[in-house]
Amino acid sequence: MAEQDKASSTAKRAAKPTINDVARLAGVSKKTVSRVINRSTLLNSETRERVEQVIAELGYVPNPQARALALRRNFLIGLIHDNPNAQTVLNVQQGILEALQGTEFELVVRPVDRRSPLMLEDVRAFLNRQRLFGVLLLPPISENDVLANLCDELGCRYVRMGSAQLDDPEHLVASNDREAVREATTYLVDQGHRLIALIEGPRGFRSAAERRAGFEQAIEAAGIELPRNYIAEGNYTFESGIEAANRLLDLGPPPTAIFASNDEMAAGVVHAANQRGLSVPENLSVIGFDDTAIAAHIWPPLTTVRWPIIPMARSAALKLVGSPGDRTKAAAEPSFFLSSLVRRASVAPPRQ
Amino acid sequence: MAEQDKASSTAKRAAKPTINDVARLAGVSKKTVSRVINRSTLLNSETRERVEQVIAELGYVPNPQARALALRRNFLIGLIHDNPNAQTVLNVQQGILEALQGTEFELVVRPVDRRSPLMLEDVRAFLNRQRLFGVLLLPPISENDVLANLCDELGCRYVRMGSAQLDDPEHLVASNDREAVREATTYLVDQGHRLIALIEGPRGFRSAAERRAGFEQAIEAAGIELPRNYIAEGNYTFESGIEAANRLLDLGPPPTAIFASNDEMAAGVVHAANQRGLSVPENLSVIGFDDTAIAAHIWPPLTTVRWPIIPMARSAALKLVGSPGDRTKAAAEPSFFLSSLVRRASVAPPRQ
DNA sequence: GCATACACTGACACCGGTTTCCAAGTATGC
DNA sequence: GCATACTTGGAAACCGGTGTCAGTGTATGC
Repeated sequence: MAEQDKASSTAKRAAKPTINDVARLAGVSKKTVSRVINRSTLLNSETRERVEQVIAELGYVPNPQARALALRRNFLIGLIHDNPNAQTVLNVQQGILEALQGTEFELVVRPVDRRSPLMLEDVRAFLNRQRLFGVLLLPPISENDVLANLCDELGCRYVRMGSAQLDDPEHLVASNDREAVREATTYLVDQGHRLIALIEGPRGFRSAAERRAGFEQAIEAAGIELPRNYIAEGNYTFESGIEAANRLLDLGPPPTAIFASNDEMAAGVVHAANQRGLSVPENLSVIGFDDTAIAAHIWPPLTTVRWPIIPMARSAALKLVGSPGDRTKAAAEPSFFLSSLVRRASVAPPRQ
Repeated sequence: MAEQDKASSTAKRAAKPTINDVARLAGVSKKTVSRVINRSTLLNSETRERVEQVIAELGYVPNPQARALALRRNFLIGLIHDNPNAQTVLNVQQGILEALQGTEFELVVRPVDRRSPLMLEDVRAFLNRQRLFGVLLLPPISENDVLANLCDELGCRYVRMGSAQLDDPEHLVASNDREAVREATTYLVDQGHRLIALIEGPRGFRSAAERRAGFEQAIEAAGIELPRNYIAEGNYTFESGIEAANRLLDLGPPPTAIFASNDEMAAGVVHAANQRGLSVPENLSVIGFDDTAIAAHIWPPLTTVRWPIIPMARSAALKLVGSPGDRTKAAAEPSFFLSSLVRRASVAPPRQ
């Protein structure tokens, strides 16, 4: 790094060495340099060393745009999501970036609006414009089969994250939501609760259905009769958690425990309870799902199901780009993750 | 290079029309098509119409990789950040994407670790590899002058978001943190508080210094003597808010109101108060800063300073890429935003 | 009527890589 | 010793756009 003065920035850019510079200084052809970069085996080790030395001296970095053009694919991974939870999205981004660390891939984010009629056209334009290497689909939009088919149709690799048998293993990273919710609900039963309500996610989503199924299995296994109106619907937002909780707590008899299908809604339940002068967990036990930051940050700290979203995202990204140096290893990436109960302070035996 | 992709997907990609196809069908040269795409004025309107029609028929979309190569710059905006707050980061992403809507630009995210000694080298490698159109720097890392200089040195445009006179207007989008904090603190004084403590951000950050200055100005203006130990340091995380609150509440006399320099820490204060059996706002008033989702979602809802981060991010992105069609308008983008107090339920007059 | 200016268009080189194809050099088989 | 196979390296085409510059056709000036 020689002195870098305030020369015009164009000059600095122009000074960037290209493959031609490397070839000239090493006394070989472009193609030979290209072989070195791409680790071709058809190369004399002596030649390789010489080229590598020149590359190091010049600080040469291949131009990704040129490679992208020649290879007919770029090195961008898209993250398409409509998840309302900021912490979840950021965790996913973190997991993906961990997997992409040290590779030439970059992460491009693309939030979408599930309810917009233009959503599919937006994504189509996006995929058509940028010829992404591949995309990652985050729940809940990952459950949209039309979207997945669109990716396929446009020749774009994809991996979906989800909670059920959404797709082939090649295209899916999943977790055992049903079992985890069953475990959490059973925990409430074991604490002595009989009046247990559920706030589920929006109808029509498999993740919501999976969690509901786990809940119902646990209730049934305990021999408890579940009133129809003990199942309320939310949309994974804090506000919907408040509303659902108010509906449930207005019932007679009101539940002594509520399982909410994510932490945001669980936080809403705690909020609604506080507003009514009910204390958690003395008057009402609450369990959430996800174990995002909010779970530990509200009072009382929330008992919740830890959804291993970061490892899942990492795995999904690896599935997309393959392990460095070995494309085939990608398929061997684990695609099933276990969620587990985290016991904090929002559950207690019911008052009697 | 084992087996090739499925023929189908290759065929689909290959079927994509190029500028040559358009030129041939329209009976003009590549260059003319290029002129149509780039809205050159030196064009017969008849020719333009014919070309546009062919483009529409073919569904032609220019290949960004090829353009990036020819123009020597790509259409990627980088977001470099180390902000610990997920909601803030996501809001920023949203604001940027709003500004990029309808353009050919995409957003690439790049979280960094401020404390890592490799941080600067990481960023250098990132900028050298991808030749980004420009980058956006989010606080607190946006206050790092070395980083900004690095961007400049590598010929990469940048805009910093921050709270003070960090840089030239061309490179800065700022907010009036000092005045907003003064207003919030004055509100506490007006409620009758005299024992008011501050939890500030990490020393060495201008944003932290600005907020502290606003706090001290208000205290002084009220003629209150501020004990040295009424200023505690946090690092913007929830946990540091708990710790700082505990230190403050152990003092004699303990404060009756605490201003925390962000919502996360304010939530930590509420958390710590609850743990001690203190009720907010009856026993302790709390004000936060940012107005992220957590502020409305904890109990009681937090009185806080709304930091207009989404418009700020939008403005920063526009400053970087320029308004569509008019590059000069970019400089005219407002670069100063007003924060304002949002009154919720975490403040009450002190008990006496 | 002719020179000049101007508007529009196309041929061609170029961005920085990869790929194809071929030639030269070397090792091996008979 | 010669034919053949295998290694290694280079020339040129190509990916899909943009910049330069020259050429054509029309309007204007005198």
